[in-house]
Amino acid sequence: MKLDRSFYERPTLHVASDLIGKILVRRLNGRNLAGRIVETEAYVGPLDLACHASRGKTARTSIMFGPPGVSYVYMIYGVYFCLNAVTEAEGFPAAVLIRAMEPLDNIPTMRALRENPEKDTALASGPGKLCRAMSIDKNLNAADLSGRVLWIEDRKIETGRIETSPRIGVDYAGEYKDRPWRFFERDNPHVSRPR
DNA sequence: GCAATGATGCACT
DNA sequence: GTGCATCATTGCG
Repeated sequence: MKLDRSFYERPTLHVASDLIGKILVRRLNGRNLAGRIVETEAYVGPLDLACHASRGKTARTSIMFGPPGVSYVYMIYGVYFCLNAVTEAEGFPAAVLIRAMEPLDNIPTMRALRENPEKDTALASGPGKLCRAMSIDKNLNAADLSGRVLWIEDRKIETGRIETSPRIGVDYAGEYKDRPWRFFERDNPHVSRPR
């Protein structure tokens, strides 16, 4: 069943941890591309210097100030997109970055979107790769995560042990750079490699 | 193997 | 004009 707004309207660290093992689904051309989320990162409000919203409300970050259960998609390095789920009560700007996924349904379509990498563990083992495999771009910014195009559901699949680590690529975030706000399933080969 | 690097759009200063 | 919540490729040896 689809997760609804109440799932996201909670402390961001809880949402980030609880998203591990949930199923991300993208409806594309009459097919459902789906995968099991195995890695996330929490970006927690105005004080977290790694959170885009810590610089205030702008055109890009305004979505994080809105209601939870909505997507926040942005372009990075001019090449890739990153998918987030907006969390917490309206007015508190926070989100969870979906960093990696274990492909489940319609894998051949995802392989084609990724231009046929050698190994399935390379299909969605990173935020940019995941968006490419799921055909997620700027058009899906501000999408309702309980909607008909993009959603996250619970299939009651057993989840492995969850580990934490500092977030990746946020060395600029001062005292916040070492917060253990990255969550991933232990021993899962679809987790992104540390850079 | 691994470190270094280029690609490249765009939000924000 | 600057710098990025990345990734694939190069070039070393």
